[in-house]
Amino acid sequence: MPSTLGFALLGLVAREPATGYALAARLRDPVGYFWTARHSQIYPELARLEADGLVTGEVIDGPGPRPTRRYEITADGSHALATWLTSPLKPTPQRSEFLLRIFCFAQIGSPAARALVVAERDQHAKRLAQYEGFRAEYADEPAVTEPRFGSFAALQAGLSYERHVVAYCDWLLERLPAD
Amino acid sequence: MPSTLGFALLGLVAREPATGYALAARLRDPVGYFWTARHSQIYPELARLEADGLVTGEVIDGPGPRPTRRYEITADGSHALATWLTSPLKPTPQRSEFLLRIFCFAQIGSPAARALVVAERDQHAKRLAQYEGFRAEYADEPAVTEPRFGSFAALQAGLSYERHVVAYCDWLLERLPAD
DNA sequence: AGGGGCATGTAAAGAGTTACATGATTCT
DNA sequence: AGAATCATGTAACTCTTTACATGCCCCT
Repeated sequence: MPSTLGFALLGLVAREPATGYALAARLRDPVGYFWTARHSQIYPELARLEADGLVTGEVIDGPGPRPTRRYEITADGSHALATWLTSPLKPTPQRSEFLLRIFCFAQIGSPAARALVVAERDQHAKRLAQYEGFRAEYADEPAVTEPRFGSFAALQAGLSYERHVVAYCDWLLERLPAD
Repeated sequence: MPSTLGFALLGLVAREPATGYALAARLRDPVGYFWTARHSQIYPELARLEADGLVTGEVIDGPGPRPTRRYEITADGSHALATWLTSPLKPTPQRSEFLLRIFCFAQIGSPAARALVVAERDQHAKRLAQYEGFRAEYADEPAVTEPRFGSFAALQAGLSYERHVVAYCDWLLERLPAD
């Protein structure tokens, strides 16, 4: 059985055929999506998926200097994806180095803590603005029946998450004495 | 330099000396805290911290059947922790298998998707209730100057996060047709 | 008598990051 | 001329999970 990354790739390839490079670009940072991976992890995983018959690779000419491989999902791949999607889900462990540091607040000292929180807030505010830009591209909310609904729902999760982080940073900043 | 887990342990031991077992219990699930690890990762890491002179271990009698080691932070450890706390923070990659599945919504089918979302909501509602219980233990909000502020602030993050997830699941459920 | 908590470790496998390696095309 | 993008791979290392291993004490 493929790893979670394998299913992430399968899910992307199920929407439309893609090259390893395109998938790597998609998973480079978590923009509008909730899994990240580097190309060094992706290429071997695609090879494994192909060896398992879940995708087929076909060499095509690309815009780049060398031929590239476009992967398509197979019937077996669709089936494996569907099975995984309805299998029991165990919670993904949530780790946050930021909150680890907040937890150690007593050891930091207020000015440094403020800097930490401001930096975190900036980063998430930037991400939020980016998501809001994506949201603006939807003229109206896609219905559940449309294929775009999945992307839209994931985007909504991103918006909600970033808003929560920014609001939490503001909550902290209200309590931290200004310099 | 210790790993992030090393600093997490250092941060806990800085508050009060603890045994490996107690630290493992604390990091077993992310309740009120934002890093998890198993005992198989913790014991070797504690040994490394001791070898680096960041903690000292002392054999004591415990409630258990065999003697246990209580670790205390050293001056070097405090210094290493303080340095880490103010070092530049890079974003922890956020991964969520749940959102990965939501993203693949078109491949699931509504009844299965509903089940998935309901299960996720239940889990997070349960966690939220637990956090609200912890929150109720604080008679009033600790001031920034109090040592408890770090724990309280981390708990606040947990409350905010779980509320966001539950609200997001409700947002989804409003859109998913009932069976 | 059996199950759960106390208590600490090692081993092996899997997942993820960083670095090494190559080289053409396109834009500024 | 130099930088960015296209394009794919391997190698080494670190981090995390799962499984193996042991054994006493307390509660029901």
